[in-house]
Amino acid sequence: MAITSHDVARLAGVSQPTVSRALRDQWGVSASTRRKVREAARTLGYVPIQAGRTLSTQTSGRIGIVSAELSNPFYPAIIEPVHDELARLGYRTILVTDRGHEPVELEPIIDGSLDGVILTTTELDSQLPYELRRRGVPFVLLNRDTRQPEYDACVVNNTVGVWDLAKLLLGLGHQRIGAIFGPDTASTGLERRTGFAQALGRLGASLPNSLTFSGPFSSTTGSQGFQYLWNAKPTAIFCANDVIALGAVSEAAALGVRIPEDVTLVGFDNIPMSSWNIFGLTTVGVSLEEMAMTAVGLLTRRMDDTERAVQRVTMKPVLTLRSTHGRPRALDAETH
Amino acid sequence: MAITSHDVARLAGVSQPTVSRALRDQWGVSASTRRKVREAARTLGYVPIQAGRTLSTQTSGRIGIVSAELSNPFYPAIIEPVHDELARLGYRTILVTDRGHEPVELEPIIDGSLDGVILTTTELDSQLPYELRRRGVPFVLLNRDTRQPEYDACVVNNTVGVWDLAKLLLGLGHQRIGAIFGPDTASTGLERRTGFAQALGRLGASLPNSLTFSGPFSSTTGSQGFQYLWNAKPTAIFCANDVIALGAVSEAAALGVRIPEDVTLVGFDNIPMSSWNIFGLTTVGVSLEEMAMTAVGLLTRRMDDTERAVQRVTMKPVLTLRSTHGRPRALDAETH
DNA sequence: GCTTGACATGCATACGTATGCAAAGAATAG
DNA sequence: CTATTCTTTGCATACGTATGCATGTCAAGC
Repeated sequence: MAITSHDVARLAGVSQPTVSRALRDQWGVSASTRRKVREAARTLGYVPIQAGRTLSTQTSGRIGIVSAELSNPFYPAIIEPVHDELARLGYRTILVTDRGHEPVELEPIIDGSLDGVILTTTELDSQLPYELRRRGVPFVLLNRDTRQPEYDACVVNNTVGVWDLAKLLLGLGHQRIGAIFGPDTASTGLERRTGFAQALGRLGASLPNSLTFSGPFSSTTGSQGFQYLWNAKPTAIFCANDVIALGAVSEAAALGVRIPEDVTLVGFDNIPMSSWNIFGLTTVGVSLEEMAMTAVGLLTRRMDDTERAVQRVTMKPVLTLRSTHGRPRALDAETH
Repeated sequence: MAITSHDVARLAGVSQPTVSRALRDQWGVSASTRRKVREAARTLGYVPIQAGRTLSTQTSGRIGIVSAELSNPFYPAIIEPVHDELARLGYRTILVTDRGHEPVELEPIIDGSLDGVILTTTELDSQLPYELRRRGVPFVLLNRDTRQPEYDACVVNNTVGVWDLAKLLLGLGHQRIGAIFGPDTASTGLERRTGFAQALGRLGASLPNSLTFSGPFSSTTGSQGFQYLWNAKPTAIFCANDVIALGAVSEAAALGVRIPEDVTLVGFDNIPMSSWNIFGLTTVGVSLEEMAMTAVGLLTRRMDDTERAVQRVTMKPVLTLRSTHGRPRALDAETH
């Protein structure tokens, strides 16, 4: 059905291998032959069949990115720059969805149709990295880490990030601080929880259990968490990521709670949506573009040399002050 | 490097074809042989190389979905149910990005690596459908249509949708109605623009040019459009899709304009984010799940029979009343 | 016991591209 | 004019899986 290199060869009056060489710009083909082949290929609208290429070269030019559901805005936000950077390098991006409640389907990753994989949903104890290494599939961890630092990875320094936020909140005069945490099964969840609690402690404050709530990294968690915590009347709430924070902001709006007048809310990640002016979320994070580029760089280097030493990059997040933070109401009244 | 069916054959003491047949559950393989092969495959961790399969069967089990940037929330919203439905049928989804300002890259679509394609970004005069038909690649139009109804498609009845919205706005007593339209190069943009203007006309109202704004289907358009229109003080604004409407709501919040007290805003599509309670957007639309299932159904039928008659489905949108609509302020005051 | 048939398995090959190697042809040097 | 080198091209084959066809085996029927 489809046009093959044999068809082009016949039309150009050359052999099939010559077609392959001519179109792939290899030396060893005369200018006139190349012109003939080019012309024939153009006439027929020839496009090389990818499967043939993959089988022959053992390389597909496809990179997989394992992400969670797209309805979680964090994932589109990280997939997009990864996709762009891969495209710049001539790779195509294949989406592999991780539903969370069941392990990622392994087959489409290790069936030879991917040259490499970027993992963005890794849980601390996930077997996937181990499995991929065992099978010789190059991969890199993006944003989330495993328990042991034994794989290529590009992650955020969560400890520094939550420290900055803790300092910000305390500096504004907040005493009664609540927190909506993510799952302890992910490095981001665990590190941000323990890091934030420790930071408060070191800075002379505390985080009572009654002022914490936990759930998956979803806007629903933010919404439920805000409902739950609001009864305990904190003056500020730390959210373990922006998606949770956006859910909390949204719930606050529904309850008629004003931000930042009635409560301060901060997030983590600095996803693009947080800058929408209806949210204006004060948050901390790294450039997702830079993170994507770094991760892609690590991956391509791993693909070039599977034996090279593990390389890990930890990016330092920076604080972005927008409009969801303010002084606690009591203090505010004092100064007037 | 990777394990092949030959390795499995050697270990199981059978021939390679027998491995293929045994693992593919074909008749003509004895129970004992099948058991041996299964065992050997499990031991070696054998996964069939996709390229070999594709080359041999001329089918990849991959479906492409052409969408715009994921930063536009409409696309994650439609990709997700399409992906789920395809997964249910055993297909994997490949994302193909349409950047809008340049034509979609054709090669990865027609290089034999896709069994079919779902187009969600088709412009009225796009050459892509023509090209795909010419090359025999099965496809279906989703949401957006071409100028002539010559391809399989699942679209929304935009005329009915905007009529319902026009009726709603006029019913609430709005007289001074503005609109933020999408691009005329897309069926959704054109139909919603002309449809809305006509509906107002038939219902005895009008839409002055000074109260309209146009731009791409992005939240930025909503934001800019709201800024622009707000000077002319409309009491209600129709937005050509939800993404625009969310941008407008967001901008209104930034300007301190209250919704629906100061202005009514309505959208079109009913994407999941519109139901976030910070937005609570009143809008009209079809179930994206249903739309996705319908489109996938059309596509698979086309793949089964490339000769079958063109089939087109038009879905009737329904109104979802949330909290961004209300009576105009003047009237509201009267009744008090 | 021989024939017939059903079933299980292997052989050969196709799918389309890329590449090592050999052969043929052209160009250069002596 | 011949010998040598370099360039261009084709032949053969590999990549891994799936399947038509032929062969082999075994059991049942007469």
